[in-house]
Amino acid sequence: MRSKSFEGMVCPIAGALSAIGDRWALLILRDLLAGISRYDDFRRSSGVTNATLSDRLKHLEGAGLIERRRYQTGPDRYEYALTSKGRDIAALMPVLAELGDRWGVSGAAEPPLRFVNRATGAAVRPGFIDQETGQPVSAGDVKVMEGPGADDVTRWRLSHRRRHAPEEAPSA
Amino acid sequence: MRSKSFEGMVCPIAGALSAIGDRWALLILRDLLAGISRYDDFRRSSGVTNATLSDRLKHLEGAGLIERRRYQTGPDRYEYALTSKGRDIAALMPVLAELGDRWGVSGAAEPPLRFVNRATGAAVRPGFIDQETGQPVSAGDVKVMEGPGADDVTRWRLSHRRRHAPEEAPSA
DNA sequence: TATCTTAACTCTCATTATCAGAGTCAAGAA
DNA sequence: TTCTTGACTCTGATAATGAGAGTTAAGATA
Repeated sequence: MRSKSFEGMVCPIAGALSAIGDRWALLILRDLLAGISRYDDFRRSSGVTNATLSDRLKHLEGAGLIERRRYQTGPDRYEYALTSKGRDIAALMPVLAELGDRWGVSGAAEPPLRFVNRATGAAVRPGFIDQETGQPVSAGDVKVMEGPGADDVTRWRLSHRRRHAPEEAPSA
Repeated sequence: MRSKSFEGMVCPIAGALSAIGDRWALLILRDLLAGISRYDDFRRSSGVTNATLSDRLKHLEGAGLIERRRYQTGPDRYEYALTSKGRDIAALMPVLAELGDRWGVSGAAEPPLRFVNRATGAAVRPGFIDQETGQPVSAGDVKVMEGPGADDVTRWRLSHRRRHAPEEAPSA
């Protein structure tokens, strides 16, 4: 419905993007993680328009990432909360934030956000963890491969690795 | 230009989303990371339409995430490659992929993609690393706080923490 | 009693973006 | 001479977006 298919694609990345919706939805999720829960506060926070906000909230609810609940009757008033499924996107925010800071597009000279260890207050950064050693792995040492659920398109996509790139270092 | 402002927001997340563009752009970046570099291959990979693909490639080039280069003259033919800046989004893919798998929206019963340690072949997962201890931190122990570059809106946003949520466990 | 405010929306209308598909262009192959 | 490849641009119909006005119900204010 919203823009083109994305339906029928065998790809967890496309699937996740589809469930999320679009950039406005991501800002709404950011706001929810920051503690915002009410319609007008979402508006104030991001400047999203009524039509878009209303639509995205419904989409996120339909995707099971948020739920709408009444917090007052007569005038009924509703607020929104992340479901446990929705809380999963917390993993995405530090990564996006780090990209924004690195690329110098955060709108400020220094990082507007800090992610810390709740227990110690130490800075925390997104990274990768080796599931066998439990130790961090540097980003450069992470490789994508087809998984058990890969289909032909996925395999075709991944088969482009060194095909048209004789100038790339042919390591590993 | 594309949709509304996002300009002037002090938020690294909004900034990163703005630089990336939209979901189609993310699929293009995914494809580039998979090794795809040519126009028609992007089309085949995601089914994106000409107008959209053409526009997104220009946007990504304008954002400095990819570069267009001629690989043949007379008929001039071009291909696209990630810049070093563009390669940063590699950090995002495993996170999105994990969300897609977890949410059951990958389009397959099992994960279509696997991220592994290039050296050992061991599975690798996105996570968080404590910058003081160098050790992994569980997602639940990560907290967002305002950083040195926070503005009033950012502080206001983060101030909603426990305001309208007496039912949430008031821990930490 | 009459207005005002809050909160969560819906409606309208003008502007943009997107989809699907056809067309372009140059060179080498059939 | 026609066909194919590859990287696009153009077109016309449909859908999404942005800006802003309107709605609704209750309690506060005057």
